[in-house]
Amino acid sequence: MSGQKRITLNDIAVRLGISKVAVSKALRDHPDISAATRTRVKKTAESLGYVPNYMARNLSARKTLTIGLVVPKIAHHFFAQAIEAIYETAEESDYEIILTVSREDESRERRQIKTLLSMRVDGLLVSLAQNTRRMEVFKEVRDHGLPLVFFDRVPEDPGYSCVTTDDRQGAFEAVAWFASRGYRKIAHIGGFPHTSIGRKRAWGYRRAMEQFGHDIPSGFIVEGGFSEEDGYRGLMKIYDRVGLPEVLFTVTFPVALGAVRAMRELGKSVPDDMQIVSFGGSAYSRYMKPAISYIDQPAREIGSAATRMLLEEIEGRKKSGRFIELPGTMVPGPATGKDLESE
Amino acid sequence: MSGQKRITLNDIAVRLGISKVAVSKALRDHPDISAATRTRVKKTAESLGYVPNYMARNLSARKTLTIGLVVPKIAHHFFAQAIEAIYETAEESDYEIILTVSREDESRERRQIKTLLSMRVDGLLVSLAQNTRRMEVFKEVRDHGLPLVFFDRVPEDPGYSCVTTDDRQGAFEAVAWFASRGYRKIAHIGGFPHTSIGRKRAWGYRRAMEQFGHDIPSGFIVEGGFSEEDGYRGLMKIYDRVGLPEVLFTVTFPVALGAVRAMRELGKSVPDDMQIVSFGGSAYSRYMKPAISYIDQPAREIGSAATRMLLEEIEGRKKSGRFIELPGTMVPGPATGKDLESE
DNA sequence: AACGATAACTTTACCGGTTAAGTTATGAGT
DNA sequence: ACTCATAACTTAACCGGTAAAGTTATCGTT
Repeated sequence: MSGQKRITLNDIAVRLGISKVAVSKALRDHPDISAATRTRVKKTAESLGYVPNYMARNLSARKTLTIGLVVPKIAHHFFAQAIEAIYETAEESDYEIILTVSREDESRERRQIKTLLSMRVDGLLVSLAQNTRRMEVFKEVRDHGLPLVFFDRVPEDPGYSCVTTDDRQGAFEAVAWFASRGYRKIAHIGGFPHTSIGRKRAWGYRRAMEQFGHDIPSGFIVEGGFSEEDGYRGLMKIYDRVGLPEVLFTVTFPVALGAVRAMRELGKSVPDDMQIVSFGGSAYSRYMKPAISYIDQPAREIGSAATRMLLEEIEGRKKSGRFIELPGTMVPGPATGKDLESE
Repeated sequence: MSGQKRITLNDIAVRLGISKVAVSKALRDHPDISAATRTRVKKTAESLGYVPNYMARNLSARKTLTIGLVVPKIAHHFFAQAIEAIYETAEESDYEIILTVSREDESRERRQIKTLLSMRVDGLLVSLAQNTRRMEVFKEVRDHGLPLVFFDRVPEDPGYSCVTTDDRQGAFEAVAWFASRGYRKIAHIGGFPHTSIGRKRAWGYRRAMEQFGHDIPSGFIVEGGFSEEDGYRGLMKIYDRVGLPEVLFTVTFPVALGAVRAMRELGKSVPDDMQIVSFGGSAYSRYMKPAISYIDQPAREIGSAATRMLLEEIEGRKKSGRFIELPGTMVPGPATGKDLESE
């Protein structure tokens, strides 16, 4: 069923009555080979439909020109964008990408890293699963001297190369935007406190509140996950405990969607009864109803910056351990309430 | 910079004073090896951090347990979903996926197919770029007996295995939904007529109009691409020629977004002045404003069906050339205009 | 006690390339 | 005429595995 066997260097060599090494060299434009032979070889290679064997080539060569990429999911605006940028940036340097999807599962993530190592990738680009705690695999990778760059979901441990959104700046900006416009009751549905984004975004929230002299009543911060469900439960909890705030700052976009659903169930309106700002939006956020504001994460920039950083480490041009934070931008939804007059 | 060299079978063999073949067999639980040796081998392999070399393994074995996947883009709801399903389905059968992104470019697509062939993938899953005309590469692949399944963006030529949305049914349903509710002036912004989706969706549109006895005035159908820009230009053209229809059926979701933008510029309202139905939506369509209706494409189903079909062909259980069309479902936006009373 | 079967390895060969180390004919230099 | 460099190949060796074909020591038979 699996068809004729593929053409090899040897097939070409036999047909032309020369050695397979000569063929190999001819195809790679090695100076050892005469122009005449080179042409003959290339011509017959073409006509026989020769396709070099990636495995064989990389088994003898030391580099594979391949990068391993591990992400928690892809059907998510941020990741889809970042991945696309990574592919494009890698292509510019003639690197292949091998993408695996951990589906937010720590053990699957670990298996996939192993697989990528077995493929002898020249470097790894990783965005951690939500619940990843054990960093042994990555320590191994690092100790082995294999270039490794994390992006967006980066580890706690220092020493790794990372590229992320500036969570503190973004969260601060989101909250400050409203605080500076007279809103005082601003609540926050945060992520897991054991993740860096969870903590840093909460930090930015607290910092902005503090800076504008607003205190944070207990019950104004709810911690949880990053999903729609967490947003739904989060808002319900806030509502139960302290009623509706004026503004809700959510740790992710799905969390905001969950909050929207909760609002709908409560018979309340967004943005009239409460405004929502989320960290991260979607491609269609500006078409969305109800309109929510969001911090736009520089997904493509993060993807390409991480890739460039990795390539620099692969080529030995830079040492690992660098940490880059790229700024997000506030995208306000249509103004309402206190801002109505300014619209 | 690139770290210590990796551990090989031989390293383990030397350390234990046995042959590398024994080690290889031990790791694969070959009956030749005694339980004692097997344990010793596995233990030292573990402690040395041995990771088998994928290249070497697949060079000697005939199967790579790897599938090549080529898509035009990934930062698009449909593809992100389909890809995710493909990864999940492949994983169930222990297959790896190597994904490449053609970025809607025919020659890049061709190069990527070559790369995947050089990686000796066991099969190919392809969604064609918009402008792909030359099918020679695929003919070669097929002639070589390498399993190949197209999904969503499938070729014109018969004989290939394909999985798509039932474009005719979906388009028909979208238009019929409105036609059956009394709307008569229904226009269509279509895709390129040389693509199957362009033609089939237009066919469904025509068929529904015909079935409900509505004629299609000239100027009601505009052909173009599948992008936002095409939607913008398309609606502008329709408006110039024949004014605003009651309903607009667009060939894709981005085209609908472009039409929305055009409507905004014209100072018209969606859905009050004109309703929009698109073929395909986005994850957030239901939160979107202005609300448009859409045919929901079974992205995940298409992805997993295509993968299963490919696996069946790889394992020789089925012959190639099958064609599966999965039905889409109409997701109406909030009712307006003629339907207001029924809300 | 000689014999075939079996367990548990080892040796050899090969997958399809690449690199390093020969080999040979030709032409230049002196 | 003789040496030497060079062009254009060829042969050998290796990358890290797997598969097939030996090799022994041990053991149950008859």
